[in-house]
Amino acid sequence: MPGRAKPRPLRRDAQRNVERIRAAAREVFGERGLEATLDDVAARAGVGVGTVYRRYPNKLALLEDALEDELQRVVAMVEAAAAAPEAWPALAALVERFAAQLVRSHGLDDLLFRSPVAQEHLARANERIRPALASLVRRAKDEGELRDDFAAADLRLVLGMVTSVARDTEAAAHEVWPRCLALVLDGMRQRRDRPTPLPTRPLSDDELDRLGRARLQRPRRSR
Amino acid sequence: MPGRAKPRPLRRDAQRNVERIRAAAREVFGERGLEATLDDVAARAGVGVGTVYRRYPNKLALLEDALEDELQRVVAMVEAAAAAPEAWPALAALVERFAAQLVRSHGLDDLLFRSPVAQEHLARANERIRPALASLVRRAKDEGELRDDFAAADLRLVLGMVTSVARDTEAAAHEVWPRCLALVLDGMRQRRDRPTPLPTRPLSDDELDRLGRARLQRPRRSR
DNA sequence: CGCAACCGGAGGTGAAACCTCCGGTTGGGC
DNA sequence: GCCCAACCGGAGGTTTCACCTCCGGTTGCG
Repeated sequence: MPGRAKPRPLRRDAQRNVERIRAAAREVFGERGLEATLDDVAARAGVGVGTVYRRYPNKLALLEDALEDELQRVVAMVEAAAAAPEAWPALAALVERFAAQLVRSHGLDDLLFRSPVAQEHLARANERIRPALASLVRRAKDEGELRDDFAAADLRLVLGMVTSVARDTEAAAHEVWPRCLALVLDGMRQRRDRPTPLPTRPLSDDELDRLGRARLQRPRRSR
Repeated sequence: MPGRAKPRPLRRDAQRNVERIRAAAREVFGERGLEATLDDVAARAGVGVGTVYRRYPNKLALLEDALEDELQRVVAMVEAAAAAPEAWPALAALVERFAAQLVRSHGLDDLLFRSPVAQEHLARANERIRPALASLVRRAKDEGELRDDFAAADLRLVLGMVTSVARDTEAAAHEVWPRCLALVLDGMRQRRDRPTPLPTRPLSDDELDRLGRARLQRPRRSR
């Protein structure tokens, strides 16, 4: 495509403001997630709302841009875990660190799990995350540490459970979520005494994909 | 107090409407929880909004009135479990049924866990629920089935985790929450092989009380 | 038959989020 | 140093939505 718009460099003040906005976005979205307003971001950045809207067509565009690094770090984290020699400890640590990251950054949580549209590089991140998790799960089972009936798709639900507890409790009591996570991780471990099988089937990949989207559309008035 | 307002009986049409409203409220609040509108309830009842507001000063009053039976049934359920001969199976079944009830009735979930004010009879329900759960937990540990470091307050978090999964998944995939619950219940069981202790302390009663309230007040704009 | 009690639902009120617009400011090429 | 395109700020338009009020019309019942 020859007719691409030439990316003339920004004026120095404009450049400075873009950076302030990105930094502010990281903070504000981290604290409040998608619920934060571009007005909030502008205020935090010490900049007018108009300035924000001049650079980003809407909230989601800014969210994506501001959290791209975080997203990449998460992907790297997952792939690193998949490369570990012992799968189970790596998986357990991964879930803990993943959850910690989502708790720290509500924006990332929303981007990954509640984002209304399927962004391109989000899909690409998923393409790297899914197989890594699948192999980790596979290997952890082979080690005899992870229960046989656990499915990789369940990890999404585990993260959902833990972050929900974190959100529910963060105002009243910090740091109880690791306790809940520990409970769940213990439930994930294969037990040699008195095993009880999981009921029902796990989520299909298809259902997994629809989770975020379904969550966002308004449950509007029923006749 | 002598000057009490005499409760003159309602006109027949009024009485009929009150009943329709309560029935509609049970339905609508069950489906959508506190997020439902009194306008919704009125529409479902086939009645004008004004009629609803004439009987109930606000949404919460109607919610309380409509869900009183459900609340009592839950209390009874808890007390029945506490009276069971074997504590652990009773506890596990109780958590499952409690969760199922909360999933079925989002309104009850909101009333119990997200209600902005501490209603009188809600507090009274808690007075009956807490000791029953405490004794059940105590006994399940004595049986050697429940892990020693589990706290009664953790049950609140377990329910929170499970209902959050249920809410997240209900649009895309029904009935995965029992799977998650099973995972958690398995984590709650004492293990004789390779036990791992829970990190951090459990919630204090005080923090437990503050959970619902904290959740509701708006995280309004920062500076 | 008369009137107090009741009804419906249009619309007032307020809060909030998102984004636009334009008068004023400023960086940087010449 | 001058000038103007690029940029800035932020007041306010627009929309949406929930909550609740109000009043002209209807109805049960003594």
